This record gives sequence, C-alpha cells and structure tokens, in this order.
Amino acid sequence: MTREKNDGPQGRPEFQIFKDYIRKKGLRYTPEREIILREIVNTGDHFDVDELYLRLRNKGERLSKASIYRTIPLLIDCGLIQEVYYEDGHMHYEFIYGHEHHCHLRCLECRRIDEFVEPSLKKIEDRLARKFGYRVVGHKLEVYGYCPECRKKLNLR
Amino acid sequence: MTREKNDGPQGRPEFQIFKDYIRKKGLRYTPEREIILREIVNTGDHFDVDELYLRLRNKGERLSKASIYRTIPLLIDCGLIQEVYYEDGHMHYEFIYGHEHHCHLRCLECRRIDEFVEPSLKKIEDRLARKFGYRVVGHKLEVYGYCPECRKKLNLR
DNA sequence: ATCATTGCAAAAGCTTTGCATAAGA
DNA sequence: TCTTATGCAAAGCTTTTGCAATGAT
Repeated sequence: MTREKNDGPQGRPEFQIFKDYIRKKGLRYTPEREIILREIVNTGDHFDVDELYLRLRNKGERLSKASIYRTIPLLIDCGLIQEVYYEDGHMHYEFIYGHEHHCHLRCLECRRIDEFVEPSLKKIEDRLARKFGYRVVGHKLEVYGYCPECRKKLNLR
Repeated sequence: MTREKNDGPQGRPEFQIFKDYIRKKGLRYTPEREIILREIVNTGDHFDVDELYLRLRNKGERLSKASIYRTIPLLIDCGLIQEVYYEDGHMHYEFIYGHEHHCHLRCLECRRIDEFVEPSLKKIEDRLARKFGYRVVGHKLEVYGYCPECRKKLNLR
C-alpha cells in the first residue's frame, strides 16, 4: 500500500520533507516544530506569527512565540513556506508546498487578496537570465488596485 | 525663458509637486521637508531611513530621524517615492518620480540589485483587470537568483 | 550522556508618538 | 495670531537572544 498525499496528517509529504531537512542539518525533530508545521499545513494559506500563535493557543497547544520565530527560518529554508509581504508592522507568510506557483492581486482598499497563475513569467525569467547572466530561481509579482466591490464603493472607473 | 528639468535644484518639478501637495493638504513647506526631498532627489536611488539620516548628518544638516519618518508618508502619497522591500529589519524606499517604471532583479548572495523594464506586464495587468474586475493601478515584480559573479563563486549552473 | 531546543523575560531595533518649543502662513 | 512642525525622549511593536531547564537522539 503506497502512501498518498492525504494518508493522514503524518503521511503528508510536508512532514517527511521537514523531518529529512531537520535530520540532514543535525537538528532535532521536536513536538513543537511538528505542531507548528501541522497548523500551517492544515490552514494552508497566508499567516503571520501572532495569528498562528493565537490559533495554536486557542487549540490548547502550549508553545511560545519564540519557538515559532525560531521555526520559521527552517520552514523557509526547506521550501515549505515563504515570506509574502511586510505589512502592518510585521511579516506575512504563505504555505507554498504543493501549491502551484501563483502571484497576488491585492485590493488597496479592503486588503482582499486574490491569487492568479501567470505562465508567461517563466519566459520573462528566462529572458532576464540570459540578458543579465543570472541564475534565476524565482520571482514575486504583486499587482495592486481596487477590487470590484471597492471600485463601486469608491466610485472608481 | 522656460524652466527646464535641470534648471537648478529648486527648478526641478519634484519640488513643485511636493509644494503643491503640501499646500493642497493645508500643511507647511518647511526647510526640513525640503532638505529631505533634496537629498533623495540628488542621490536618486534606493535608500532607507537610517542611511538617509546619516548622509544628511554628515553633510552638516541638523534634523531628526523623526522628521524623516514623518516626511516619508507625504512623499509616498504624492508619488515621489515608494516602498521597495522590507529587509534587514527595516523598509527600503526608492525615488521614482521621472524614472521609467522598472522592476528589480536581485542576487540572493551579494544583494546586488539590477533594474529592468518589462513592457509585457502592462498586458498582464489589463488581463487581470478584466478577469477579476479590478481597477489595477500598479505592480511590483521582483525576480531573484544569483548574479554572474556569485554564480561563479558558488559554482552554480 | 550530549547537545540542541524550549520558555521566559530581557534586549534589540525600527517606527511612532506625546509634549514643549519653534516657526510657517 | 493661529496652527502645524520640529526635536527629543519615551513608548510601542515585532523579532531576537541569553540562560537555565528540558528533552531528543
């Protein structure tokens, strides 16, 4: 019986990736680290430290914010999450493993965020790599403006 | 005799734009505000608060960091500068007035930043506007990877 | 038995703010 | 004269860090 992507929380590849990363670095796979990753995997979206901390607290988990701050660089380093943007005085992160690479469209008024896939960026990357001699590994595109609702509300074109 | 773009510092349109903005808002055009804008215009590139503050101090200008922090939102609001990215624990800004809209290509190793113009993003904006019903006003694209020098140094493809 | 990790509280660093004084308009 | 702006220092926040205790391997 082969393990599938949704074969129970611990069967998800994210946990194996994290474990392998931790072991390879000679670190330790602790309950706290697993709890943090599980919460990120389960809610599978954007998050920030404070919000993640409160969510875990409300579920009765007892762990410190310091542990979250110390775990985040590890999760970034093994490619499970990434920084998305800095706003309201703190960083916002996003769970990316297994998600098709996407970009963000954000409303400047209500802060709603839509996601979109833009395949042509691959070509742009290639062109830049050639033109500047870079080894390109990724990009972040954020398009901003006003969402349909706020456009109406603000009487914009 | 018509005023040209480089007809002395005070003849540059940036100052007029800032003055008009200040007046329109019922604020006051102070020496401190002008000194800050002049430094940004003259160095015409990326900057952060601390660096700008030290540069002005070294030139013998006596003004406080608080004034810089209070002036920045005004300069953003009238479109003379913009936030570029948050790194090393603080925000980085960029002087944009009169600069062709460009995107950034950054080296993850040495932090070098190259700029490039990518006209196809206009089409992407239009497509998104139609598809999501947004009124799109701008975008930020950052492509990252390793510059030619660091590629060699790190032995990357 | 080792040595990394945790929680806590303190420290650090950037940014904001309260207040008395200065100074545009 | 009336208000806004400035400088300073304190406060506010997020994030980092030192340390003793804990726990993974």
